[in-house]
Amino acid sequence: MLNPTESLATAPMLSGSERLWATSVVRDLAFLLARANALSLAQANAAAATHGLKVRSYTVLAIAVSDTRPTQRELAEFLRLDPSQIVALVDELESRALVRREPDPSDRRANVVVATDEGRATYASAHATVADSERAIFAALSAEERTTLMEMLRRLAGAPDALSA
Amino acid sequence: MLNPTESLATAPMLSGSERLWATSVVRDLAFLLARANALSLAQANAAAATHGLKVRSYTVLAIAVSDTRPTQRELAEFLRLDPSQIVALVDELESRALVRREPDPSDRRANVVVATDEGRATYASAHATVADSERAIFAALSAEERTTLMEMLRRLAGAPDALSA
DNA sequence: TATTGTTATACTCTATAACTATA
DNA sequence: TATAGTTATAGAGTATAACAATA
Repeated sequence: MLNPTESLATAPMLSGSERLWATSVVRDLAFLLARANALSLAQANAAAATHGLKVRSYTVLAIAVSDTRPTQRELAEFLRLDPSQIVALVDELESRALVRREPDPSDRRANVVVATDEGRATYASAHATVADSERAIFAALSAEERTTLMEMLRRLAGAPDALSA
Repeated sequence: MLNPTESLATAPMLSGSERLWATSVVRDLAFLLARANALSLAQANAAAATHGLKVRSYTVLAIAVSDTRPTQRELAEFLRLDPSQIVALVDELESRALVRREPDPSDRRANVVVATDEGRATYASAHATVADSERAIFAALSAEERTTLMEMLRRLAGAPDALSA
């Protein structure tokens, strides 16, 4: 009845379960990563929902807006989703006229996903909302710490070596 | 057909999707957090599966082993799961005689979850496997960086202030 | 009247296989 | 023969509501 998506900031300082922080799991990086991610994800989903999006569709839209003209296969590989899930995501965005499928000139089997003008507009406002809501969560860290965290996560996430600011 | 759980280390340096790292999403802390977590989770699940566990059940078992004698309600609160999900997790662990439900003396409505001897043994070997597999993932960071990361994640995960080593 | 554990149910997400059209 | 996109389906995970026993 109170689930991950709900009442995060509103929680009144969780009663008796707080003592479980004395447990060994909380010294486990994977556990903390999962927990931090759950909080961040819930926040991001709530923010994206304001614009009729979920993090998944928001992310696909963000990539479409970037003008990298990814094929669905590339999206699947990059987001580590099955190609069939990309179909559903692109279907949904396309039905709302936020993206278009264009035939890849160099391979007639492949579709390239591009944002429409409306998609760009939606992304712009969604991005503002999402970024804003994340600031609230990552405010637990200083600007310098956030930079350090990003650099570490990039390595854990398997990003290629170039740093990018 | 290639999904998160599969072929992580085995992946042959992902072909054309690598260029999508030039996209703006990869400068998004939440995105990187989600991606790092997906990798870590897949690894941990694979390791736990060796002992017939998933991260969820492994975590519950870890807490049971800690002798903090949590009620199911406390587990639900701490793990941010619905109480009904805890029922299923404890049912499964109890059917395998890894944990026991004991009546809480101070509240006859509540059950307290405790590990059996077999549960302790299973946890010990599962913990070794899981910790080992995680070392592989977090090897991308130095020991010092791992400490820094843990401290940051603890704050993001909403841990109480005391540091704990 | 509120809370703990439980059951039931609907819904979303994830995983897998098979088909088509191109290469 | 292999690959891109698609469809279908089954299973796991998540969300919600209601009930019995106890507070």
